[in-house]
Amino acid sequence: MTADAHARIYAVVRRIRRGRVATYGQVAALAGFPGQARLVGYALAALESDAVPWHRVVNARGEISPRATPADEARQRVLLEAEGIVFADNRIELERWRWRPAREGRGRTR
DNA sequence: AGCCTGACTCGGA
DNA sequence: CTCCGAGCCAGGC
Repeated sequence: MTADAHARIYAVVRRIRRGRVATYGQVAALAGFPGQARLVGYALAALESDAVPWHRVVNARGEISPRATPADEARQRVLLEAEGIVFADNRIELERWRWRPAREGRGRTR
């Protein structure tokens, strides 16, 4: 069940600095699963507590990925704005808010 | 095993 | 810049 994969993903998400965001693909790559952005979505969907800053993960377009329950989307946005992140027309400027890990500098420069 | 679905992404139109 | 289709993975039927 790839519980190990989930653990590695959470470890990466926990490293995202406050007031910054990362994309699913970025997290996947840093966790050691390049190209498996979907796996990250799965891992976060399985979360039940806020021990992991899941709200700092957005899709490659800088938007909050649509979820089954819109209420959660709103909650994520509120949490991000509370950290100072600014939304422009329902999306974030990734070039400006993307988290760049200092350690493994392999931040995708897309 | 086959088929469908989902907090994704990329390349081409 | 937006839309689509295809590729990808784990789970539930």
